[in-house]
Amino acid sequence: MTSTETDQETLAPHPPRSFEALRSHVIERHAALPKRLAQVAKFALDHPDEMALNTVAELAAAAGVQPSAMVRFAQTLGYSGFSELQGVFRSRLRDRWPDYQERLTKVQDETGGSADSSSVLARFVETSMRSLVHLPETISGEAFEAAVTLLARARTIYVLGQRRVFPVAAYLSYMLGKLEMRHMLLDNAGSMIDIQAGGMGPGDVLLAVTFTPYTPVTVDIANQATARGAKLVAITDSVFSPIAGLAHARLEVVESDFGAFRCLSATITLAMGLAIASAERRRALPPSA
Amino acid sequence: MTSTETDQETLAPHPPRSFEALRSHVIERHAALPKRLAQVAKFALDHPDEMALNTVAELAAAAGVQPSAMVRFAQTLGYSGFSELQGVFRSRLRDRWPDYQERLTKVQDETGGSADSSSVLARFVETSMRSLVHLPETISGEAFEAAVTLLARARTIYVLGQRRVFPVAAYLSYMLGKLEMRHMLLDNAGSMIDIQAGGMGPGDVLLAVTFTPYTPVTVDIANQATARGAKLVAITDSVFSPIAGLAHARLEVVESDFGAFRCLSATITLAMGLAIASAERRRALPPSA
DNA sequence: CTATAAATGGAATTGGTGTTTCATATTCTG
DNA sequence: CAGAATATGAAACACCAATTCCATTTATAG
Repeated sequence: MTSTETDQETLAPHPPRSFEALRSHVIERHAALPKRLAQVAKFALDHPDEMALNTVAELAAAAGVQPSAMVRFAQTLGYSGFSELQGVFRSRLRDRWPDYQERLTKVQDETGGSADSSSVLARFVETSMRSLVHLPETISGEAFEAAVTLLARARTIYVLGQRRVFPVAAYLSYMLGKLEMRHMLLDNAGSMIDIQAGGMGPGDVLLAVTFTPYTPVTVDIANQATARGAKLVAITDSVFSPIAGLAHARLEVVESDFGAFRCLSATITLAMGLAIASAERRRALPPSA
Repeated sequence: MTSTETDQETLAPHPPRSFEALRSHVIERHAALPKRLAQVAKFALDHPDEMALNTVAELAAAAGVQPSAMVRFAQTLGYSGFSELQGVFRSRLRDRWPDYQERLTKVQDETGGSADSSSVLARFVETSMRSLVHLPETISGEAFEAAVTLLARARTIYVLGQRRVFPVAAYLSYMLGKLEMRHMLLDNAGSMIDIQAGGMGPGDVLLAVTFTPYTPVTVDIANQATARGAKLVAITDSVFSPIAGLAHARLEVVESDFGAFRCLSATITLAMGLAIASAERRRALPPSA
């Protein structure tokens, strides 16, 4: 018994002490690892911060494995146990600490000046965050509440967003599908949006997204929707938006511009919140025919 | 006896949640604190990293006090115990962009009270911001640079992202069009993605986005692209992504999850930065035939 | 100077953590 | 397809950390 243990331990005599060494070592051996251990390996490299700060139980739950699998993973790598492995992740956190400030000042310096590629990214992050910070301020609780109520009670939700905001509509469609809410994405494929929107009527809701310059087809369909007795939930950028007046619930998003381009982060986030809040609300409602 | 305890507890109903708030609160009360507690306070503010990572016993020894003094210090501040206090130091280490940590906790505070639908939104905002904060860390300057270079030199950029990340691909397509960069969106309309991707060859770049679970068709097309001599720029969520190995430039994004749903804010922001940086780079290049 | 309250040190306790074990499931191999 | 080897899940275990308790010391008020 003792001899076998000794044999096993000699398989990995040098567990990596630095995170970088650990990282490359794991990447190298990843393919040869058993399924569950590979799962742990992937999680560990994808979430190094969590690995440093959380407990085995929490990490195991997050990675979708048993606590014992975490320990086994550490031991396979040659560590005495999980704690020793975690030490590597913790020292990484200590070591990496100083360079955040460096980055921050670098960003600040280059904000005004010319565009080195990576600073472009940093400025976008900055812009996106500004939009997000202001999102809860611009969206009133009542408006959000009203929108959620309408969507939760809708028979079918028609999702509409063209050109610049089409990604938002596409994402809404994906989420509503996953949430098992009946909906239809009006993507205007084959210029058949009138056909796609043909079924709208009382009991339905049109969830329309539009920003300046307001795509005409979006405004048209919104008008048709209200004319046919469907409710309109509008995500737009101004009270003067051509569909603002028609809307039964209006959500105003102010996205910060970056040059000629407008970020979509806040809008996407709002869409996500809207979809999930509506699904939750619907679950709470009495099931209607 | 019981009454006195109750009185003491009501003294600090709101223990600070953010490190900055904690810091100023401690500085303010420092003079009024008993000797040993003041000693702990000084140590805590002087060694925030240690406070986040070490155990009570180790910290007490390092500070030259008893373990119980550490616990008392935390309780004096209004926390239930040392662990809760340590949580503040740990979150500081997690979100190591101090400026934004303030904003995050601000959102948290506003959320804390009500549990209505609008708090759902606030939680999404928080999740999105967390992703954004970490974006510049996970994207190395070299990787971004490499991706930009490839895209700037591409004859045609093929844009690919299915299902959950299709919105990202759609947005990339919109921006690349506005930036007058020749590209093709592989949206798989009519299940004709093989036809759409038929033209890929040397000189072209496939910009592929894929997250867990990796949509098979995305992996297929990525393989085809490299086989035909096109370059591959991958936006993915792990080094173990099935297309990570093939990629000539790999950008890893770690999006924070919110329940079963993954935010797209960071990915969208990265896409935006990538598109614009590439366009700028191309303008700086000598015009090739 | 005495009496009272607060603060402190050190040990006992409790809860939760990492670890180990073992039965079961799965994957190789002949 | 059978049998062996390996991998996995779930629970039991042992230990250590955080917390509490209480006796002792130190400060404060009368």
